[in-house]
Amino acid sequence: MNAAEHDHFAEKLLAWFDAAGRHDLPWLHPRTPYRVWLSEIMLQQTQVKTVMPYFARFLEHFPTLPDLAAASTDQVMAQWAGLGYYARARNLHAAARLCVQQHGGDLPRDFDALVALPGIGRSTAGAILAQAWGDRFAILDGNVKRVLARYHGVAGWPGAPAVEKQLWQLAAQHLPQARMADYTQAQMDFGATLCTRHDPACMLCALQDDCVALREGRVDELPTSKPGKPLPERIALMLLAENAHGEVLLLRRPPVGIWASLWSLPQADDHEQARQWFAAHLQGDYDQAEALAEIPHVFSHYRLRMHPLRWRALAARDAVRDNDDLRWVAREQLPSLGLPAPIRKLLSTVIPANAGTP
DNA sequence: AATACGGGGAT
DNA sequence: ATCCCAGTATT
Repeated sequence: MNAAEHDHFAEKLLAWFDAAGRHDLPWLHPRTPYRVWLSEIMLQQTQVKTVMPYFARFLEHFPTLPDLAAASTDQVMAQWAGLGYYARARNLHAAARLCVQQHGGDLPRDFDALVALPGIGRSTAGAILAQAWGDRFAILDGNVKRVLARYHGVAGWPGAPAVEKQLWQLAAQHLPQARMADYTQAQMDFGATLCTRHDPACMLCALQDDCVALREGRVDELPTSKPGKPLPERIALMLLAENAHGEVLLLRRPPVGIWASLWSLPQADDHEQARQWFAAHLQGDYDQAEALAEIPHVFSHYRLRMHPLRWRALAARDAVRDNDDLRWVAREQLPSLGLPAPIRKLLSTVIPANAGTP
């Protein structure tokens, strides 16, 4: 494809969008840089339906970029809790503060300056510039990868660098001269609602005449799926200590690794490690622990088998007081903390809503 | 180039 | 049970 005037990809896609696209998505009204940015971050590896309530709630708490910058980490994490990929929230918060320090409280209208902000890569930077300002930048998210792999008949897993490079090139080649904001939204909407992974609506497709995969009967095998591998398994002992008031001892996880900086239960790899932690922080008999039923949880990269150990009416050692990283928390306070979903599940299983208080 | 990072939905 | 999703950062 060397002559832009013979490439009807963008114009057909825009025509489809005008007629059948979703025009009621919340980040479209109004389509401001801050709202576009927030939506793009929340939508990374996360479906529209999941994002919707978080997007609305987040904006109620932090209506503007400077509001977000001024908030505390705990306030931000509380609004993100449950969405997953928590580095996104920490990066979003850090980036907001950088924007206040370096860009007058606004997102910069500059590709390199955007990519320099934490949490914004090539695709998100392009998405922000195109949707907020109409600037001419390509995006390459999962939807665009799928659409282009089919349209051009590109084989190979799109996560492979060579394939991804080719897809970026194709994405750049289709860029229209106008309506970049709508075009960018249209590509993602098209992939999410029509050119779906399973059962795409090829009969209704605006691009069916030029789609290589459809012509060659390869729609169901493109894009090539990721080579699979068995999930490794890990076991964790979850220490559930309750004091005489029925409060639960929570600790703040380290700033790096899984569930970084979120509140969770003390955790150990084995009983020796658990006993050691218990002795250092609590008074009582470790062996009085009640072993509760295993709670399995599957992450994208490993399977976690949580084994809760419960003690009641415990006291902390005198040297251990409430501090920034270790707290007794009443059950009513749990929802306001940024607890990871599996921990919430564990707690709700172990501590029914009607137990503990008269 | 490979891995870490969550949670929810679809098949 | 397995795969996938409006990706980015780290190693």
